[in-house]
Amino acid sequence: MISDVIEKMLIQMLSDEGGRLELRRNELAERLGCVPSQINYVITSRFTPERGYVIESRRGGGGYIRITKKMIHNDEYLMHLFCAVGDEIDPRSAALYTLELMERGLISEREGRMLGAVMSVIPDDTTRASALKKAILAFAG
Amino acid sequence: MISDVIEKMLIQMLSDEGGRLELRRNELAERLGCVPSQINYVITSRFTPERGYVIESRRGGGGYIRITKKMIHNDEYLMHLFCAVGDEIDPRSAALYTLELMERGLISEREGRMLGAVMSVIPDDTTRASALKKAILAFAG
DNA sequence: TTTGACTTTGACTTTCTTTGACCATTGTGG
DNA sequence: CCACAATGGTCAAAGAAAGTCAAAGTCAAA
Repeated sequence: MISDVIEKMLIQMLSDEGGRLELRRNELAERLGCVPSQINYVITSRFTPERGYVIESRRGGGGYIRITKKMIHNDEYLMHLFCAVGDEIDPRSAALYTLELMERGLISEREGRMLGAVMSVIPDDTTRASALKKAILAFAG
Repeated sequence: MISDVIEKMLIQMLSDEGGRLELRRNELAERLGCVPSQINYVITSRFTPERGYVIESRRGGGGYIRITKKMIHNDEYLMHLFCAVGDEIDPRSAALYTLELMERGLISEREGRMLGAVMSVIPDDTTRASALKKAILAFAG
């Protein structure tokens, strides 16, 4: 799947550049052999604010797309996460948050698996939100 | 019976791959000469959490079904506990089980706190039972 | 023979990806 | 200031999987 290739490439470039990357959409698309809008698709579906990415761009001559991996501190992230969960959360977002917690090293892989597994079983968004927030409190507090 | 054939084939593939298998539903169905949903039937009826299997999947282009066999049998007590949970469990018993897991050193205190917190939020005994069993599987991995 | 558990099938749904036509913004040369 | 070229953005349609569900089939036990 071309989207995965693009994602991996961007992540690689991003780490090479130390967390901030500027690219030309058309040129990259050309190089990868895909339509330019595919780049947008990858960015909107994978380099989301939820995962800590900030996207800026400019059109016209000398245009660019800039991807920045935001490095906010863990306790700050927890605060942010807690608010972001809110009163309801769908399974997909819950899974993404769990992944993010793992990637930040705030929970272990085991804990992530456990949390993810439990979330996936809870049938409604409200209970899932409560559960996730309780879990956050349990390891943060 | 085609379902048995599929089951045996999946088990074989799984052991070949060392406990983790990724497959394309449509391709496999084609190869076996059955409708794709038959694969789902086999998976839901035989590769259940009760038997230590975890199923993940993804739709769309590049989609897959992943089957992972958890080696819960390595641990006598986990196995016992897993069976003891059954289809329903009340909050009190769930808490006791969690405590027991901690005391036996099978999960950390943090993990115990998280699990306990999540359990306490789940409102019905059936969901709680699924959640606890899924969690145990996650720990067994 | 009826019943009920287990299987088989296929129509319909949901999710994720790819593509392309058309739109919006910016810089530049007249 | 204006026209135009060079970018990037949007959106909807088509494509590619997998999921769901209910109807129909099978078969053994009561």
